[in-house]
Amino acid sequence: MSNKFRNQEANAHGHGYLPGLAIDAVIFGFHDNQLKVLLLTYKNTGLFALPGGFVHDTEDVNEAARRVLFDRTGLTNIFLDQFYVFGDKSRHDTAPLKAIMAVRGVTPPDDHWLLKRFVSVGYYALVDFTKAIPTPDSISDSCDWFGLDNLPELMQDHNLIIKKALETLQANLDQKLIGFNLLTDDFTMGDLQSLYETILNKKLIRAAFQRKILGLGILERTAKKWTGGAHKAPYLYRFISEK
Amino acid sequence: MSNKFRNQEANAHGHGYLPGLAIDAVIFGFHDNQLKVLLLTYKNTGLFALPGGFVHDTEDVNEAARRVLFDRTGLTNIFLDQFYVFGDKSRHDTAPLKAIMAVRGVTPPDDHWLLKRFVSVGYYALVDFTKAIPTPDSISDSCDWFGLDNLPELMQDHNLIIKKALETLQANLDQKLIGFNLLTDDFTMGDLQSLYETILNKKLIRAAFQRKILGLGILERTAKKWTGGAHKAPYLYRFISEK
DNA sequence: ATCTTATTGTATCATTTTGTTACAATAGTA
DNA sequence: TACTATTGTAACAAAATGATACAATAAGAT
Repeated sequence: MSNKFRNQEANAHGHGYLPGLAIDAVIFGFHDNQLKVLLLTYKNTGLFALPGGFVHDTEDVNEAARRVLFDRTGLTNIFLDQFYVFGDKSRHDTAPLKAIMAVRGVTPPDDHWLLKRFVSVGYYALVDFTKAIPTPDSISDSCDWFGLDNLPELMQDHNLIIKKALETLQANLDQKLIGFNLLTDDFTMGDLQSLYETILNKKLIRAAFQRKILGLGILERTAKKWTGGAHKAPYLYRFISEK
Repeated sequence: MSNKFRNQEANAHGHGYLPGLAIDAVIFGFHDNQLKVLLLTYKNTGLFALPGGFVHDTEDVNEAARRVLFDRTGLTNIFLDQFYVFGDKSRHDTAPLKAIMAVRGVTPPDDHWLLKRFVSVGYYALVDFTKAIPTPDSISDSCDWFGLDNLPELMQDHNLIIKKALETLQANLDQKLIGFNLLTDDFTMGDLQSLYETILNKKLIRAAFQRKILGLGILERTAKKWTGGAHKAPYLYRFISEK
């Protein structure tokens, strides 16, 4: 849990939500040749957390994840996938939540539903950095992008969740051809290669990379991009989903 | 939910369990050149279900899955992994559970905890068919192996769960080198190839398969196996986990 | 205009991996 | 002792990947 108690006034006892179940979303973006994730910050507590939420008893768990993603970015039709369930009992840590509530002048009873043990379903999303509009929820002060190698200490096991999300992304990058979701609609081959190199954290061979990607037959060439650089202008490519 | 209400007398209201959360385990075995899964059967109802259970509030979710696996097979130290969370609200179907209870002379109230909506964490396990001892739980009549292409209609979405588990197994087979877990300690190259062919559902080229597997350097040759066949005796191999 | 420079797109060849065929070794049976 | 089916592996072909090279070209410098 973290920012997930929107409507807590309307659900003082957690009614209307599936009990003990939370969603945590690792929302990846790519900017300045860096992978970034969306984090919420809580004023006066120095706490940072992943966007998350609870599951209404009228919605699917996957729907709840899409709702969280939409609420924090304004985006729909985004690549979003489960990657792990975090269910260790050692996750149960009421301190950060109490701190957040204390700053807001609330002292919850020890049996408050938000202080119970939660199992969290981890999701990761790949969004176009330029299209997302980071939006804090009702109890956080801001929602911002943080570089992956520049992360603050996060509450609970959220650093671990991000680590596992990244590992999943790395493992799935070639298999599922999902990288494009992190770029704008049109991109150069150089953009794509930088993205892959950043995610996989290793250099790729330019000629081989280009040959491989084009050989997949999933890109169409749209135009040339004049970068202003003193060199040949690269082509722009676009992902074509179906044939 | 399905067979997961052991100790229901001791937990008439589901106390001691994480609410609304279940485990479903797809336990794979390999025998007679066929992939098999363990299923529970419920007498006089014609119902079949995956082994499953609930999570004690004193244990990790992964621990609960290991416990389920141990209770149904007697095995520990088994390959076991999460693969998906089944959390659609459409899963909520009280009919089969009521039928099972009815046969046992119980008519639960509509607000019985077992009749509430459950979110289920899907696990898949790979076990040595010869070592597992299928064991029914307290409310099922038997626990048996069923061939994957010979499955009965299962309760709720359990057929879907198996389908998804198989897809995960197929996708991970080469990546994680987990196939050996389905064989006995010593096996021939032919055994291993049959296993791969069965899981992937396609023919593999014998010479290339053998070269590839041996090239991984993860097998040691132990002895020869006299099969009684009128031909050269194959070697036995064994998986070596660490170097 | 022409020269210079950096980057792109692609061709070419080398290397590695995988697909295919072939064949010697051999444990039974006839 | 010959025959047969299967195993282990070599040998070669084809495909994929790694590495290098080079023509094309957009802009700034001359």
